[in-house]
Amino acid sequence: MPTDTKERLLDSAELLFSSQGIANTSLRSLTEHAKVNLAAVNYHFQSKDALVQAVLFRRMNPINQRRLELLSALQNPTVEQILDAFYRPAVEAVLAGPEGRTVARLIGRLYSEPGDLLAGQVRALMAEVIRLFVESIQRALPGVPPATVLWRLHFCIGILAHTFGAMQLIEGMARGRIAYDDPEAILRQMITFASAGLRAEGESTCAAS
Amino acid sequence: MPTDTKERLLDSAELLFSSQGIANTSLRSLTEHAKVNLAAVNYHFQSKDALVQAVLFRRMNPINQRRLELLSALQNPTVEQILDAFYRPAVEAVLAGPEGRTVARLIGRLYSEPGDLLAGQVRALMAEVIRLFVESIQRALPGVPPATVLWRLHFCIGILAHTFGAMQLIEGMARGRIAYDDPEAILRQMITFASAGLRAEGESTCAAS
DNA sequence: GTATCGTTGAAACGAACGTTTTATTTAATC
DNA sequence: GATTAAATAAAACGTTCGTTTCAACGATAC
Repeated sequence: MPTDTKERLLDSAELLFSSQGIANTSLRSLTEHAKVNLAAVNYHFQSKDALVQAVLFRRMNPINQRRLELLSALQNPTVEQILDAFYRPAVEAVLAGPEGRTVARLIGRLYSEPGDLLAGQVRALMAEVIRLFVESIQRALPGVPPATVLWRLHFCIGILAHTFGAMQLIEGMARGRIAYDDPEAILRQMITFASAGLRAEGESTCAAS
Repeated sequence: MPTDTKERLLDSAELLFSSQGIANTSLRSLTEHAKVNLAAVNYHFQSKDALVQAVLFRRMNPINQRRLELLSALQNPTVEQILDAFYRPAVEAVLAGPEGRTVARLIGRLYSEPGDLLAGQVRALMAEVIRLFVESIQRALPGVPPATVLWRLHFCIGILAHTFGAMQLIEGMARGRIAYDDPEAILRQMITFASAGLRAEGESTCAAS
């Protein structure tokens, strides 16, 4: 239970944005949920948009920083190791606390949010990370054409985003047959699938224009 | 150029919803774009929510119907054939016309939309399709545990959703190195990657609770 | 020609939105 | 204890939203 207003706003915003969407969450319901005065949003942050940005950056920045740390610690890594460096910070951050699932949908939806002012900054925040991971994968798989590497990292990101964004979908399919609270099991499933996809043969012809 | 009001509304709604998001698109800007009176939305459809549902179903129903057709036409199919039956209707519908890319983001975001009234119906619409494809994949890969099959179909859906939802992301990465207007090339990339992931070994232990 | 039904046009409704303003409270400094 | 600055509270701002109302229009059937 956070004690100060700013944190309470961030926590409530995270919860409500991810469960109802950003545009569907009013500052009135948000401040009511946070037990905070309505004007607090525009006092501590300048606007609702700035609050949205703060909510996202609070979670994404540590994840991306950790990704780069893990990646740079590897020497001649396998694709499994590269994927672990990419997936693990997100999976662990999301499933760490009880609020994790809340963060998950938020992150998962980041990649496909409409062309808001927000999207631009999120993409800029991801661009550097993606660039470095593309290079690393290309080095690990010199036989795969560059364009195909791009496609396949794109797919890897989709796996992560969809795993976070549509948890309830797979849970509905599984009906208890899947353990969603074990980060290692989820990581193993994702890395096993994605590494096999990255290594796949048969698309050696570059589909460049 | 559609001539009647109802179609003009559906087309404009499809365009604006996918580019700006549903909540961020007002009926005023929508009817202005469609060159239609404001009251037309509540006359032809009952509400904005019903319009949203109509927009989605107009695209999703033919795709899902075609998926089931293609799947049922296969006998003892390979995973490549199953994935083709799942991916092809969506890819071809999305890239068919000039408005295809517009539809893409809309479909891509369906899977991770917040818990609206909309999401429930979309999920119900997808549930039957998913169930049949799970069965088919399980039959093609008897060695893979059922829980793992669920995870991996989940990943396959994520690949599709993210390919549609975040096209501009990969295009920004690729800078012209990728041909996004060739359905067959996209299908090949997706199927090559996903089929290798589906067949992957190493996750034989079921992560059931 | 007149009545009828489906459709469109223009205006208005009440509600909810993000934001701003003005007071009041709280806490630290001298 | 008075002074100052930061934080909270309460109220109002103007705007925009989805929806409704009611009048006008156009075609078809009598």
